[in-house]
Amino acid sequence: MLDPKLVRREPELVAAKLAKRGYHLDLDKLAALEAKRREVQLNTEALQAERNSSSKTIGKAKAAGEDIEPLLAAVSDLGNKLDEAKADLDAVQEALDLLLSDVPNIPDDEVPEGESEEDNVEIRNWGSPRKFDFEIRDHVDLGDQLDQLDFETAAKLTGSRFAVMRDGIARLHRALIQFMLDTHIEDHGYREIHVPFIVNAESLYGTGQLPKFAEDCFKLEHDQDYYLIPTAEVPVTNTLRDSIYEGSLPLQYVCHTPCFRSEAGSYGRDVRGMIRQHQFEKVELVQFVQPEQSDLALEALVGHAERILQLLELPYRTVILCGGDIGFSAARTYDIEVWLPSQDTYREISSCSNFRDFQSRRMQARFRNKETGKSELLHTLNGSGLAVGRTLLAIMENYQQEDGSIIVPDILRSYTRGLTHIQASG
RNA sequence: GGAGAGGUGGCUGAGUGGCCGAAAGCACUGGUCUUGAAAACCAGCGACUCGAGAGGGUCCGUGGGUUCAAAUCCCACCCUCUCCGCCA
Repeated sequence: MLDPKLVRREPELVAAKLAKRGYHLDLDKLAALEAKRREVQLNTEALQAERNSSSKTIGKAKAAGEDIEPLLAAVSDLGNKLDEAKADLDAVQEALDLLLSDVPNIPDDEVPEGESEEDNVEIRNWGSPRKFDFEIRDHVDLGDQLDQLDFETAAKLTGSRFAVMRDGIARLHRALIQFMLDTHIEDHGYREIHVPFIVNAESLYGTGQLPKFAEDCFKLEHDQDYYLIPTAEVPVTNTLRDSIYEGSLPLQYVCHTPCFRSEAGSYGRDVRGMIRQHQFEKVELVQFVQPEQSDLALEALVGHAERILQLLELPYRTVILCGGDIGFSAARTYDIEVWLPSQDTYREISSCSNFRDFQSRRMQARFRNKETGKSELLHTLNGSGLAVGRTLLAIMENYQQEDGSIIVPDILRSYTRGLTHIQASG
């Protein structure tokens, strides 16, 4: 959520900045609601002040043994007036909240103009795509030939967009998770955290998935509003919801979880293979930092994610998302895209964002400023470090051999206990 | 699942209708003292919000209700702890 004070004081400026992401802020509606809110709120609070003071008077009179009947008569209709005023205020407040909770974050000035992912700007690339002297297979064919990646069985068990893995591929998948966690913990200073894979509606509101993007999440049938997490970002970021954090900053967490996404609205996109699944695993990086630190923190975080690809020797490029492609809660996002030989292009494998105080304000996540002694909103950041399923298929495709086997990247061999070569199941 | 106890400020914890936004302690901040620190003593110190300010309002797990007035009484729900049962 944006700072309501900022929206109130500089609506034109806010609207202009939001226009970069193609969002139209309805200034007339906002101004009308704001004027109404002010009027109704002043009225309500005046009535409340009146009630408070007359109640106090009655209390004193009663204590002094005086007759309070005339006093009671004088306030007889105050209650009704107050109820009406409160109802008005609630209605205006609700409309205002609804409008405001629908407004996305303000993009940084450095975010490039643009409407779609085509307008994202490459800021660096690393490694060069391997030259193949045989016909390249994609991970689906490779997995099929190895008999270790099985979409048909998954479709029987559940439906489309699920996968079953066996033997070497399953092991490689598991090795990747351990490798990523260890690297971020030992080399990059993150704390490991393990969290529930089911969250409530408040948590989804805090990170910005609700109320606007409910259809992207799997909702459980349960007496409470429970959802499967679409990313570890939700539970991990919400660990500081409704609190004033008194520890030292930055606070950096690395978390491995499965992620569940309904992928509503992406019918027909990436239907082949495990690029876009309803369930996938991810190692997520989450940081809580002081406001003035968040720019540097994002650069560092992207570097942590990139380092995984460097250690795996997978070519990638990093792009900054343009205004039209940036997510709802983010002020700035870098995507890391890994080279996929079968598609002859780079595909997203990580998305790293600075949310500034947008999520913190929704969550009321604060820290104590040691200099002023006051509580202030934190800045939150997160990024994939990395999406495990996509990393797995990138390895399969980039490390494939002419006979269809897969070489295990050096760095993973301690995690596969020396397994160097994934070959067809016997 | 059964039976009890409880949810109050950053933390511990008192408060069972009005003088309570809330005692006390810890923590924190400033001061005195000290070469410096500690200790001791003195003072300050909840969050959010409206307002240029004076000042106003809201908040004692959540949501309803009773009342002129609710942390306090009533109802529902959520959560935590203890004991019993069951269970990976």
